[in-house]
Amino acid sequence: MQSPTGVDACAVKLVDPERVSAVHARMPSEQDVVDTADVFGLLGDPRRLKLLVALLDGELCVCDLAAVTGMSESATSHALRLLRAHRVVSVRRDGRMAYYRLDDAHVRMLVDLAVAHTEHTDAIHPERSS
Amino acid sequence: MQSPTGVDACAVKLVDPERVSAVHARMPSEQDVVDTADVFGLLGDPRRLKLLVALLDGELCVCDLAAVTGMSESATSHALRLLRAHRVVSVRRDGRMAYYRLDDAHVRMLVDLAVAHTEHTDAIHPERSS
DNA sequence: TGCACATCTGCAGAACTCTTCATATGTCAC
DNA sequence: GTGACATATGAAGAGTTCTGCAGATGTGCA
Repeated sequence: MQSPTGVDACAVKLVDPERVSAVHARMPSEQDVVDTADVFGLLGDPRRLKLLVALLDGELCVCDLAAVTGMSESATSHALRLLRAHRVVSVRRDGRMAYYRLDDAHVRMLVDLAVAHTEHTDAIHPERSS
Repeated sequence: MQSPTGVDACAVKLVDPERVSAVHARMPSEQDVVDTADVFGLLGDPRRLKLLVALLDGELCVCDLAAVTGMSESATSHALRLLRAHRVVSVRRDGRMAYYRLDDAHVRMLVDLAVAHTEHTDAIHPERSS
């Protein structure tokens, strides 16, 4: 037997306990982490991301969004519903048309940054991105 | 029969054809969208996000990362493997220890922004974020 | 050499997400 | 009112992802 407390070794003998508690203190609450991951998760689907990129310039109707992104109208509507549920986009109805707009400043910034980064990366590695 | 081309009506009669083609022209390539969504997808899991937040300040070993995030060491290792495969983190080995660091400037920026936004949101709505 | 340890990997069940089809709702034109 | 249309919704199947367990790898120490 080496150390009496050796059972849960790694939980007790941390390599750098000070850093661990400092980092732990800086860590956002569980709820905040989950909410943030949620937002990133919404951007983590190519089709939703395309929709959001399309909406960067202003509002578009479902029909046009489907055309721009190459998605079926049903798939477009489903995706928009999810985005709407998370308050990322908002709708304006005019007769039987529904015009969607990007309505979350933080998400807009993230999408903008991502597009800019893509273009920048392409400029450096034209044959391959990321 | 109404219109001879009425079959794929919505693909033909767009509401705002000019905007549609302008937005379509601005849209990044399919590959770029998929790559970008991939990165967001990595950030879309609370556990991976926690790991990345923990790594903002500098390198940590698997053991300490597990302690900070409250994950099992196995789960930590699995998550780090994914992040490693996408070049988001890199490893430095020292004997039997493995020290991970956040090695992607773009991801670092995204995580930084997200944490800052979380804190900002908390300041406005202390009882509820997002 | 042999044991302890930190980390890594393969696997399998559970859980979740996406996509499509079929149908529903509400609006407009006649 | 009727029919065409834009959008929304429900449900099911396919596919993917997550999680924990069990065992593998490689290092250090006696």
